[in-house]
Amino acid sequence: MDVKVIQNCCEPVLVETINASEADELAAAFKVLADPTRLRLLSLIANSPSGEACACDLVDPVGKSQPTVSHHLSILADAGLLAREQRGKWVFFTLVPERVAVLRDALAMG
Amino acid sequence: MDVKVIQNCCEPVLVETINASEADELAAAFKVLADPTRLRLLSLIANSPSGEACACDLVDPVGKSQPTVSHHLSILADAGLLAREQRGKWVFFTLVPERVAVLRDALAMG
DNA sequence: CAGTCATATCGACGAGCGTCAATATATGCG
DNA sequence: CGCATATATTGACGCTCGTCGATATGACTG
Repeated sequence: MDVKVIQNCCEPVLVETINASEADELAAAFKVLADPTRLRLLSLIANSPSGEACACDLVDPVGKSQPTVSHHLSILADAGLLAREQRGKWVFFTLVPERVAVLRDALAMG
Repeated sequence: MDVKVIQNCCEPVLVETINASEADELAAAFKVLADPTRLRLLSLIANSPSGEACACDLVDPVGKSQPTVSHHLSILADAGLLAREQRGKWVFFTLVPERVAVLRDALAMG
């Protein structure tokens, strides 16, 4: 919570809540959400009645090539937002709500 | 809320919650948060005791050049996350909590 | 084992973005 | 007016990223 006193144009104020490395981490997390294709993938999976979705079912709705969808799913899984489970020939993805909650809580400044 | 039926490898599922344009909008909003410098600026302003901060006081803590800070503040203001108010020679920025809440609510999938 | 289907990886291209130095604009002061 | 200060704009550079086609890996089937 390191807090510093800095001289400004009017009067000294207390500042600094998140440091540089915390900001880097958070920014990287939000960067994962900063792509429409990834948001649609998250939405598709989150709203699937079974709570999971196979990668093969996500290519068409998203309207991107299979390699692109695979790429985005990897990014989402690496970020911890999706859990990956291989079942035979198929790969199923599930939302990780706790991880989503971390980002939601980071926006608790208002 | 347009819902479509799509044939998958196992059985038909109901999918599609956010459409392409909604995803574009949301992604653009998250893209604004996907930068460490902008996050630190938001944090500095949000945690300022007066609730506002003058641009001149944000350059040093952030450790970037004045044009860079000005650039990021413009992006945050254009995104509606910051309110801009000119007072004499200085420009003061305030957090717009309602706008932050919009993004927080978008993460209500968990 | 050969073939098929699902997924992942590779390589390349183009667009977008963060950053800075230099400069412009604008506001206040003497 | 002329100078100092605060902020915005411009132009350029380098890097990252989303996308695709081609191809590789891997898993089941007959």
